[in-house]
Amino acid sequence: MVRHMVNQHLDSLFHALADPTRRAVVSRLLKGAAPVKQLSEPFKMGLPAFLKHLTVLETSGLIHTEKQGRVRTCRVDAERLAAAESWLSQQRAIWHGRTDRLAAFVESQTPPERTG
Amino acid sequence: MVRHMVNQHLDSLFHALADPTRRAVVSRLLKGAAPVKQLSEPFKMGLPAFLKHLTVLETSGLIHTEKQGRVRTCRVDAERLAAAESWLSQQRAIWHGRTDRLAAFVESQTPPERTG
DNA sequence: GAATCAGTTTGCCATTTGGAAAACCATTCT
DNA sequence: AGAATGGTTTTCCAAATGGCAAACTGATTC
Repeated sequence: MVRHMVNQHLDSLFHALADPTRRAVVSRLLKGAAPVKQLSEPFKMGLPAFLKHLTVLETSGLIHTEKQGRVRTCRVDAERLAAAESWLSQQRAIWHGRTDRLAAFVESQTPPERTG
Repeated sequence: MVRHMVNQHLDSLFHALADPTRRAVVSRLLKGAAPVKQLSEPFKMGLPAFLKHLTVLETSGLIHTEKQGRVRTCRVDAERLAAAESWLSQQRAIWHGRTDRLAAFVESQTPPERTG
């Protein structure tokens, strides 16, 4: 199973990753949650522009944020990362001509996915 | 090795994958080379529009094409796919807090391929 | 050599993106 | 209260995307 279910998410997922700023943010968040301002510091763009990137990331589900007081904390959702990785793995498995071994690995890694 | 070298390619790579039409083309090409017209048939858009997608794919390095006579044959370059997968694996490895196990897997899966 | 076929080029258009600038809101500090 | 801080919204803009239609090139086929 899992074959090609939620291909729709992949659109926004890959789109979100198709930008150096956004990849950097993901990469950084993987090492721990952080507030918006702090995240934006490495980049020379303004907050508004940076916020757009965060919005794209959040829309894709790659990150989710939570605001308390005036600080919004961002954290990554590694399952989404795994979803993208999963698609790639499956594709490459096709190329390798053996869906068995790799697919087995992929599915073992595939998150239970709320679905039910 | 392979750590985080060509992050630049990742831009066009992920961008190319951020479109259902283009992912479908990649997926199809993984099962074998095909000419442009044939590739375009499953989609309801015109050739010109489809050509743009192919251009994006080719620019990203995900596919390369060759024309003989009036037919242009397209084939996928699975190494680029592996490059994207590699980045994701590395990132997820960071998240997992253990670069050892996953990295080992990734590298074991990296095709020896033409290389030398 | 005329018709056909595969692909290409050239406008054209609506929408989306990525960014700047400035004004604004809400919280926290003094 | 007033100032500073962190984030948000709004407006504006240039450039890129994704698609159409139509005209065009080059290779085959009749």
